[in-house]
Amino acid sequence: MPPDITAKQAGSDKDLILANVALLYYGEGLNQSDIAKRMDVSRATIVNMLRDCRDRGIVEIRVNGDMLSSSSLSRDLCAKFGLEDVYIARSRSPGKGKADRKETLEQVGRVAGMALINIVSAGDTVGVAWGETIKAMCTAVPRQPVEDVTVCQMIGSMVSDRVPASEDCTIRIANRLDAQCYTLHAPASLSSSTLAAQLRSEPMIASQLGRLQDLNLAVFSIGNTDHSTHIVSAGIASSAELDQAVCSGAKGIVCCRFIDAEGQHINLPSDERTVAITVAELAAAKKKMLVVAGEDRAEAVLAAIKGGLVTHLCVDEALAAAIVA
Amino acid sequence: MPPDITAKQAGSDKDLILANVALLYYGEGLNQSDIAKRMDVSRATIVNMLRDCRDRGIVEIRVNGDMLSSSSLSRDLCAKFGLEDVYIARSRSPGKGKADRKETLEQVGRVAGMALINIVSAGDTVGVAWGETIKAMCTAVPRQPVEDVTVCQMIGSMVSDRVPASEDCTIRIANRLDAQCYTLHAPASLSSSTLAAQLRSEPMIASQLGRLQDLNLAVFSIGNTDHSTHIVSAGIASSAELDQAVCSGAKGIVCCRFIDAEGQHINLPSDERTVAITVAELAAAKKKMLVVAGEDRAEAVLAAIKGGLVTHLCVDEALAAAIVA
DNA sequence: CATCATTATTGACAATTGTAAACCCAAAAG
DNA sequence: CTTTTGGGTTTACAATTGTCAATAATGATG
Repeated sequence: MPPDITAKQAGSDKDLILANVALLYYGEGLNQSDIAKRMDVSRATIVNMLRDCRDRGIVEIRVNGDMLSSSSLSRDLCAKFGLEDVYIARSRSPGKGKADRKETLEQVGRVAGMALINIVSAGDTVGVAWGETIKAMCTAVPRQPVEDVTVCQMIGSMVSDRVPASEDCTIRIANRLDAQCYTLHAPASLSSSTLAAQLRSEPMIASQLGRLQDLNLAVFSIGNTDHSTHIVSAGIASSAELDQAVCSGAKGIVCCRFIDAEGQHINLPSDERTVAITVAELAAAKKKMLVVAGEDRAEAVLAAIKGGLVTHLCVDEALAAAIVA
Repeated sequence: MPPDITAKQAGSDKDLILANVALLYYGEGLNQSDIAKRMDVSRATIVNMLRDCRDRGIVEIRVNGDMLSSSSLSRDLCAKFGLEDVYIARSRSPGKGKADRKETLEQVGRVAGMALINIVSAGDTVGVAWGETIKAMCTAVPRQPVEDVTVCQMIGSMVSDRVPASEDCTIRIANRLDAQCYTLHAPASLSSSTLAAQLRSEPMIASQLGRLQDLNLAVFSIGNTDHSTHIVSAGIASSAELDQAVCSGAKGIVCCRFIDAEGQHINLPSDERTVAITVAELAAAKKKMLVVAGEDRAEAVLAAIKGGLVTHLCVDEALAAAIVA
């Protein structure tokens, strides 16, 4: 046979076999041995084919996200705070075992990943924050193209040992949705407010920031003011500023900005040195998806809700319970 | 706790757990034992939960139908006959083993089921024939709602030992697509042409037949004139009429009507006694999906293609090979 | 409050599936 | 012509998953 003619299509001919095997296995429910007998190969080959099918997207396994927001607990939260949807992660039988933070975080991330594709719709401009929670989420967003979506980074970049490259979250999410991607080519926090102001008015940065004024969906997390190490070490605020913020009633940190118990922005010197979406802009987004893990953030989440910064919520079960109480 | 409040939502609370388990298993790739440990239940319970997830549609496993129409063989067929897409079923290593007809039929059915949801688009009016091939297909159509679809039965009903209730195919397909469903409340074949004519002009039947004049998609199979038993026993044509048709050059039977080698309708007395879409109406449909299994139908399929009755084709590999040759 | 019916859970076992090292074979390189 | 390399396949074994009958929990009913 002439290899030049079939060469280009050789991969596709294999795909035909793969897809047919997938249909027999997943569609018909035959077992691998029977398929192997039919196809006259060893069962191991079928195993390999099926793995290929999954790897190459010929079969796709997806979880229906709706079920994550239809429990009575989530409805209680919706009703109590006027939220549109509350997605709840439950990775461990409550009470049993130590609720490992990493474990909880990952499960909230997975739930948020599912939730995201439920919430985003065609034509949306989506703002994405970063942080360990958002990071956990973005690895779990299923690959599902959505028409005409734009994804923007809401907070400037930053190197941190706890969180990998900040743009990474934005890029990953954009990839999964087949969306246009705009990263923010600036540090989140600068050493001088003058420099930050100059940077913000640089055409390139300015246009990126401009997009954040009209978001259809903002995806972000919230930190509380207790575990100060992260905030200070990341250079978002100095230790003194943090103290000052707490004295002024700061209950949470959203996109590098402090908010009080009512969810109102607390203006601090550090705001001037920051390149990120403002609280007002965040509040202006049509849909606001807050993703948080850990009971200890209940106060911060409540503050954000009161301030009208949340329409959709993704939390673990313990945090959800803490918020209703 | 008050059971009346939570009663309505009890099912949903279980769903939350199911979805979270599904996420851990299918999303994260944890094994059942680890999940069982986390949730503090036995592994068997996790097995049951995962089965529930699949049964209740919380997880969905789908095969990408595109791969079934991207082989070199299918492209050859497209190019040679100007078809839009050719989906190929390959259930058995070619040459090896007896190509069990039942097996082939089922695989073609599965492939056609996948193909259908690829081909149907929002707003379509879909005509569905019936027969053993279409029957095999309709059980394999994945559940996937499509906006604003109407499904119509193209051939009147009939009792047959080989094929279950004729409406069944139409109804099933409509269900899987969440579509409006119109069955044809008349026998496919009547004893007198007068009665058939009267029936066709009954308002209720007439409106059903009217819908068949403007189909966006027709899904049907084709029989050859060899295996006469089926045609005669089903009362579509008498033995004498069949002989007459074959003498006139009939090469295939489509929706109870005979066509010649060029795909042209052969008018016979039996046509007058039939309640079904006409060949002309079939030809007028925008998309025409022919589903056939078995090498021996190559001639019939070729006839249908020549007559412009086919835009999309679903066949087994052996038949595909026979057609190109 | 006991009883029956129904449903969910479990442990023990059987079946299926995944893995890894060995093997084959063809094409590219020495 | 031999060696090497890389893909794909296989065999034998290990791990995971599915099943089923027994048991517990639930909850409706007399």
